[in-house]
Amino acid sequence: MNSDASRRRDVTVADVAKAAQVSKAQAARALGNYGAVSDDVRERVLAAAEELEYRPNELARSMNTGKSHTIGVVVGDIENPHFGLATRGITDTAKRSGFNVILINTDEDTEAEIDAVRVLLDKRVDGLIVAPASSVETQHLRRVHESGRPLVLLDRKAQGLDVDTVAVDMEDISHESTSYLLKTGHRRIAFVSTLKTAGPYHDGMQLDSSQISDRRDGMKRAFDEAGLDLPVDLIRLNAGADESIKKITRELVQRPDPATAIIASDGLIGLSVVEAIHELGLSIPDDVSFLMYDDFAWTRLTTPPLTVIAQPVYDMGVAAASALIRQIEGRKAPAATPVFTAELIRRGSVAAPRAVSEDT
Amino acid sequence: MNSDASRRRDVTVADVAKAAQVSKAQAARALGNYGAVSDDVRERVLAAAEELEYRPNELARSMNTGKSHTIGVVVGDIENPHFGLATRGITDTAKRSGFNVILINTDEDTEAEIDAVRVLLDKRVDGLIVAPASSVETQHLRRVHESGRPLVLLDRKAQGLDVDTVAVDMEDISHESTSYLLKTGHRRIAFVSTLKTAGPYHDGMQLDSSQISDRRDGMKRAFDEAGLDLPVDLIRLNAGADESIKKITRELVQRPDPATAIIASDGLIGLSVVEAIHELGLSIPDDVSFLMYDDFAWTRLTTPPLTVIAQPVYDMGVAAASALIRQIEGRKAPAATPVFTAELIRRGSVAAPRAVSEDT
DNA sequence: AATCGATGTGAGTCCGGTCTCAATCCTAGG
DNA sequence: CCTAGGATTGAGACCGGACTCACATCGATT
Repeated sequence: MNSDASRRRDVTVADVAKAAQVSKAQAARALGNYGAVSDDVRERVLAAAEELEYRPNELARSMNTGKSHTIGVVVGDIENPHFGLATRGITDTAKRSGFNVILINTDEDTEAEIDAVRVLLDKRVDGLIVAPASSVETQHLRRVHESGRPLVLLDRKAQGLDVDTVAVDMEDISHESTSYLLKTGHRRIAFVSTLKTAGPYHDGMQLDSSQISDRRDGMKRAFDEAGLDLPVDLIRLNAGADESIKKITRELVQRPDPATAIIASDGLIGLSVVEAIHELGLSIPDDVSFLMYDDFAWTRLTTPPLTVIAQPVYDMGVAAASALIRQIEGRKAPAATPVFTAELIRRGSVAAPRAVSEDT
Repeated sequence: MNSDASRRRDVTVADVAKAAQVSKAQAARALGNYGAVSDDVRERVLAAAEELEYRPNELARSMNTGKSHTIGVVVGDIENPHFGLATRGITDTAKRSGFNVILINTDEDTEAEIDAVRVLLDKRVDGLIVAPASSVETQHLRRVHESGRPLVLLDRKAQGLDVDTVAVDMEDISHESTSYLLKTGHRRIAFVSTLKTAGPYHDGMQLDSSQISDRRDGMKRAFDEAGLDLPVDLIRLNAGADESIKKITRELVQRPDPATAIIASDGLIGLSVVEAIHELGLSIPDDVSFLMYDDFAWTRLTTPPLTVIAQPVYDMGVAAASALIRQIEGRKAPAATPVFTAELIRRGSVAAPRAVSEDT
């Protein structure tokens, strides 16, 4: 049985050294490929190692090199393909440079994030990539940065934290998209996000997520330029999950002064919004126009195909990992993290509102 | 600047001990919450630790406890929502038991998988969850098992490896689905998979993936029961990625004796197949019926909604993690990993073929 | 007052590597 | 034949905790 095997201690350099009849130091040198070792010794050691199936204990190695060749990645939800793809970009890049990835999910909860960061630090990861749940509560991230541990932010900025941040300019694309909707004739434009806030949205409200905040600003600028007021009553935060989002959607399109266009803050939300609209027997874009962030492949398959805001998610993951590894390896050249821009892809889910609403 | 801070050595028990004016051993006991420590000492140590912002080095801790509280997860592709969701189930469960997850992607490549397993073992993870790329090349997994490291397989079985395996009975659901298509009138049923093989499919071919192999067997059984031959020429492996899948799809529906129904082996493949059909101007299910594995949310939004085979992916992730942790914690009770079953969800993408094909 | 078991406590070892340092070998130059 | 300088080599320290062991301390027993 393997009960013996399972009990068997791991083979160590000392074991190899003994088998090869050399000192532990020599064996370590031959194995670690450093220092001076005669051909004779090297051969004997390598042969012994092979024979004993020696495998170095990376933990021990990390302990005195101080490098774990591991990076920590903290995201809100890997289940969301947005993060799935970004994570893919990160792991691919990490692997290429010999790094591994410890992944932690926070469910977009700051407490969980603080915990995640602590755990990762305790495990002595070489660096961290974090998609911060909040752009305001960032003391834990600041602490990481101040302790000198390499840190890169993904997707969202953190207030007053000057670290490499890989994100697209949301204000800009939001402005562009909103302008597009306005030009198409929409005035009652809704925005649905799962961002958790203390209460319902009100004018000029401070939003904890830079991403959402920037999108709001972009919308507002577009409305301002058109000489119109941003319809505050159609900005819906705290959207929650599936059923909750559907409820909000129904309310938005069935209220007295209904939304004629809905912007979903991400692909998961978009899914529920579209489904709710279908369930009401309404048609996109005849009854309601729809636009969402994240260009998932399936958005091309719906009827009509959805107009979306595409972000180079995979590339952003790659960039985040590259920037982090650059920091870890101490190459000073900041190599300016590339600027990423989102793109409005007009497919079929936006059209002029049924009857151009007369001014209120 | 923080160049000072970054250079600063981490605070260790020794530092705390000195600050608290006690021996290192006492400090360690107070901090680690073990052994006997007087209230007085405990207080001083804890205060000093707080003051110095002491954080235990988990690496060092792991070194002599032998436990890293980390499990390794090896999947084919996290970008695939199937694995994304399973991973979510794993990480959620792991976190609940105090374990972290190191994630490695293999791109369904056995070489990469072997490497991944080795790396994880070197890092001394407490256990492994692997979705094996091949059910045949499994020496590396066998080695893991024989070395006594806890191991759980996900999604696919491994030939001759008797370890906990969390998977659904593919033969059965494949049989059910195929029977359904046959009953609906289809005879020319195609199956598209990305499984890599040496050459094109031929009768009785040995397939490296238990998952695909079982599906083939289920199809075959359904055909057998109907007294028909499995249309070997419509079994397409090595489907590759997007464009390649589309090409195969076009060939399948445009060939002289075309497929009247297509089964996609997973959601990613399904996406490309459906898009290719759309691009040809053909309609589902009027021109071609379609059925796919994986019940992604978006399948409800297409026109028509897609008929799919739903697998309890999240729960399977949870079960895999639970089983692994059970092994790690040495609780002997095998607690029989629950049996998972897939479910055929009939939506709108399957209908009778346009003209029931006369027997050949 | 002498004894005993239950804490408290500090010195030191160990985990499995890396790395410093002094000692030993060798070989070419003088 | 002798010696300087580089190549080898082994002993042992060290990384940062966990844990063993021997040595106090102290109130409770008798």
